[in-house]
Amino acid sequence: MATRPGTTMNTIDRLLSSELAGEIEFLTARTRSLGSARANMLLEPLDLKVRSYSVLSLACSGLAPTQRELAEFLSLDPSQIVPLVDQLEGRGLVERTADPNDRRSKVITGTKSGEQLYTKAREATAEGEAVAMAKLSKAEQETLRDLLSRIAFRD
Amino acid sequence: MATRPGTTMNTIDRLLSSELAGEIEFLTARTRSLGSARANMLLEPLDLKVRSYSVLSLACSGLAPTQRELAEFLSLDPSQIVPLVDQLEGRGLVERTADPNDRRSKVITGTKSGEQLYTKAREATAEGEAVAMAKLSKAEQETLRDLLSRIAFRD
DNA sequence: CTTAATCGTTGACTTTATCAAGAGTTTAAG
DNA sequence: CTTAAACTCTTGATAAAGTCAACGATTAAG
Repeated sequence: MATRPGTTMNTIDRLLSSELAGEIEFLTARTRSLGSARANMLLEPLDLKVRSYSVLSLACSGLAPTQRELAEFLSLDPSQIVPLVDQLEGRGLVERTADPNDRRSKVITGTKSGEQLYTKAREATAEGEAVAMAKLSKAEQETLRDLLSRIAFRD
Repeated sequence: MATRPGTTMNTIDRLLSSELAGEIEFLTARTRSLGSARANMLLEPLDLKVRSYSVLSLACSGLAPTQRELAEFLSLDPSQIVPLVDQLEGRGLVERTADPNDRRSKVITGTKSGEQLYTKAREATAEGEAVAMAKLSKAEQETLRDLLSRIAFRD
C-alpha cells in the first residue's frame, strides 16, 4: 500500500496504516513509552522517577506491602526493589520494618515527609494522565481504565 | 485501609485497592511488561524478540520506512535501530537501500525470506494478543484498540 | 560558495534487566 | 527436637537497553 503522490504525510501518519499499528502489544508499548517519558519530566522537580514514585505510592497506600509484593505488583525483580527502597529510605521518605508475623519480610511504609511528597507527586502524575487522555471523553477514560485493568490483572 | 483479618488474599488482590492500581500510566506499564514477556516467549523459536519483530513487520509492510522513521514510530533512538537492522540484514531478512530521493536516508524493506518469517511471527504475536485479551469480548477488544490508538498517536 | 541542517553510524556512558548464590528465617517432615 | 526444604532480602556479575555527543556524507538555505 503506497502513499498517494502529491500528498504530504508525516512519518506517523504514513506508518499508521501498517499491520503493526493495530497490535495491542505495540500500542501499549508506545503508550507507556510516551507516558513514562512525560511522567518522568513532571516528577523530576521532586527528584522522583516513575519507578521510585510507584514504590512511594504503594508505601503510602496504607497496605503495608513487603518488598516481595512490590516486586510482583510492579513487574520487577526483587533485587531491583532493594536500591529503590534504599534511595527512598535514605531520603527519609519510607521505612523498612521487619514484619512481626514473618521476620524474613520487610514491610515498606511511608513516613510523614514521604506522604507529603507523595501528595505533590500524585498531582504531577494526575496532570500527566490528564494530558495523555485529553482526547478521550470522561466516559472513554473510565472505559480504558477498566479494560486495561482487566488485562493487566487477569488470572 | 487494612485487610480484614481472617481472609486470605494474594498479593495482587491486596494491592489492587491502592491508588496506583487506578493510574493509566501504571496499567499500561504492567500490561506491556506482561505482554512483551509473553510475546518474547512466543517469538523465541523464530529467533526474534519484540523489537526485531517490530522492525521486520514495518520492513514488510510495503511502506518502505527509513531508519529515522522506524526510530520515531517505535519510540527508539536512531542509534538503536542500527544494530537491529544489522542483525536482520545479516540474516537476510531485510535490506538497506539508499533512498533515491535523499541519499542520506536508507529505506528498509523485507526480503522474500523476511516476509516468510514475518508471516509465522505474526501468527505468534496474534496468539499472544488473543491470550492477553481472552477476558474481553470482541467488541471490548476493538474498543481497547481504538482508545489506545488514540492516546498513542495523539498530536 | 558557504553555512546550516539532516541521516546513519560509532563510541562512551548510564540505567535497567536477568540470574545465581548467600545469610537469616520460617515451615514441614521425620 | 532436628533436619531439610522453602522463602525473603541482599549482593554481585553479566547482559541488554537507553542516552547523548560527535563524525562523514548528503541535502537545503542564503
